[in-house]
Amino acid sequence: MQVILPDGSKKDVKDGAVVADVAAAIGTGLAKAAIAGKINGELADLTAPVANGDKVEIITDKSPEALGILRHSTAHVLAEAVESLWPDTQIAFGPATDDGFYYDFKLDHSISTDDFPTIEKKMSEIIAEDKPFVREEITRDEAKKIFANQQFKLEHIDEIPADEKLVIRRHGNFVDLCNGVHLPSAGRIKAFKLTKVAGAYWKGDANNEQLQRVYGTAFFSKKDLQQHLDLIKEAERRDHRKIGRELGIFTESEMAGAGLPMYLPAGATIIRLLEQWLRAGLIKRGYQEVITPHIYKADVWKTSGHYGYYHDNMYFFDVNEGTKEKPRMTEYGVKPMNCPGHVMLYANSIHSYRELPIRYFEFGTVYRHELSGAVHGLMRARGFTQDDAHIFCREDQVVDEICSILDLADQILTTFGFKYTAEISTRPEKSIGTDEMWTKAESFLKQAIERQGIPYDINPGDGAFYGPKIDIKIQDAIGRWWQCSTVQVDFNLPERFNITYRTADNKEQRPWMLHRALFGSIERFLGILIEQTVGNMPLWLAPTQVVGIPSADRHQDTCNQLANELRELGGRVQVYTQNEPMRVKIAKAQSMKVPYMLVVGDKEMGDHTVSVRTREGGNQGSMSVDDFKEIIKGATVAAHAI
RNA sequence: GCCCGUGUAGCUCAGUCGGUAGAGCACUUCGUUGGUAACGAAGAGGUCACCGGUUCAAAUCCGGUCGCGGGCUCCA
Repeated sequence: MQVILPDGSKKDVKDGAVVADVAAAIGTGLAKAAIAGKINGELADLTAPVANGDKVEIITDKSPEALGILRHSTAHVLAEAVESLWPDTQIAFGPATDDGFYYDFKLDHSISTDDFPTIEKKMSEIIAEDKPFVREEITRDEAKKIFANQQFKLEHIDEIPADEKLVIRRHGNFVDLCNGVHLPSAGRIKAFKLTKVAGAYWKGDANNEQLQRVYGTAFFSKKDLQQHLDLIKEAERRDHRKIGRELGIFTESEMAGAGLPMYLPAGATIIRLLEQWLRAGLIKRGYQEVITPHIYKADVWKTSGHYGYYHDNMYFFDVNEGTKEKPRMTEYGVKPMNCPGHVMLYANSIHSYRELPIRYFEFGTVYRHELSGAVHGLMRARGFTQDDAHIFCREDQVVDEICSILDLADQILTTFGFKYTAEISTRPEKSIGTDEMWTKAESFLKQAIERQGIPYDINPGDGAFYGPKIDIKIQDAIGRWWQCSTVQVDFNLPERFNITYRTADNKEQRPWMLHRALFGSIERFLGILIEQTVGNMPLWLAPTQVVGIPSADRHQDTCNQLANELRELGGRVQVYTQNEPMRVKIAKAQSMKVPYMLVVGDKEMGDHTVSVRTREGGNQGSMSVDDFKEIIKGATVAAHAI
């Protein structure tokens, strides 16, 4: 019989051949390198049979799918080791992840990193035996016998549809219910390492029991593993919490409370610059700035629905509005979002269809009582500022509005060099509104994102309870994705606050309400920006743009005067007057990631020049003061250019 | 909130078998007046997160609380 290779050519193989035979027929080198295959596009073991006319591709350790197969196989070895060390172990699931694998267990012994050497040793022994991973199809009854002591596997068996085959995977004495593709044998695992242990809920549901999850990673060579470990080290160097401390951007105080970062001058400067930059761009695009209170009476939150739905995530407090003798307590809540305020502003007057769209924006600081385990530096804080906007418009305007939001988001993210992913989140189970509204809104989001040519995924059931949304995510230094820009349709608040506009035939009509943020949270955006730039802010955003370095004390006056002239042009300048050698001052300015260092000495005083040193390029030689002023003027212009 | 880890000077970290606290950077003072990435000397700085227990004796061992880190869940 014949199979078809990826290049379209045909290859003769004997009847009853398996994937490994196809590899051997192509060449002995490939037969050795092969770890799995693809039959008609589906991943398959080397032992999987092929049929006449099948398209067959051979997977080697260079193939993009290879690491996943390796890591999933290593997860099996991990489970085998844990089960042999602690025989009471109940095994759950053990998939490959983006950069490794994990396996979830339930056992009496509490696994800690101290156990890793023991487990790793056992795994090495198993790998050294180089036993094959054997695939078997079995019946339901057989499966229930084999996994009689494995509660999670039994539960899983009952969830597999009756018409689906049950597949087990044997490796020595270890057996797992698993239909994945594996290495031919464990000896192919050349480098692995257990990395961390964590708690994880069975099936990802916090109501279920918590299992012990062991994470690890694996590679085809020790060199690749080392490279991976070096990358993690590099990422730690970029951690925004570390750089934030070193550059005086923000600090956190145990006394103040978790998740409440405080901004030092450098951080406040960057945040205000980002706001000012975006504000200019929004006004240019027809947005109007508004300001709403940080706290409201609880009635607002009862009307909006937050009082019922999100009570535990909000900060509420009582105030005595009577006297000591005759107290009259009123409950207030700190805003976790700006929407109700903007809706109330809209409701302040009667609107005509001619006015729409109305675009209100606010740099609104909100407070959310996030779970203690969720807070993370600037990325997930309990107090943060959204670059929030709400757009009230007619149905025929919705798609255009979403398009211009996506366009602006793209401009912002590419200005800073971020790569992003987009996803549309659709109707969740617990939600309000009619099917018709949801279908229409979801289709508007799709039309807009497709018109903008932005690739996207669908995230089914992950929308907000009040409407579908587009989320745009960017990555931090260690590869975690964070939501930044978002466009959401809101069916809830227009109803609850009963807002309307007057149509051409003078009827009351409910406007569409879009909620949108571009940075998302300014602080989170700053955090990711720090990790991406390693603290080297572009000139227009650098908290200190220029450090003046008097060569000796007698040059201080000239240096201060120069600094003042640059400040007149909007420059942010410091003069280092401390009693230290010049090279020390340069080292300090350099470590503070200041873009320009200007040395002023006898020569410069004489001919009205500065000796310029850049953060990236070192000593640039001398430049006239007027020429340098142009650089600062340029940065001041850039700070408004979006 | 849950699981594992962790907490020593402002920062980065030593501290052995339980024997009474250390370094570098930063800070202060004095000296030095410099030419492109780290001067010299002196000084100051700690309730070893907090509370309790074991012990003649606790930074060290045990229990609890809080904070922090990484996951999980959550992220309107």
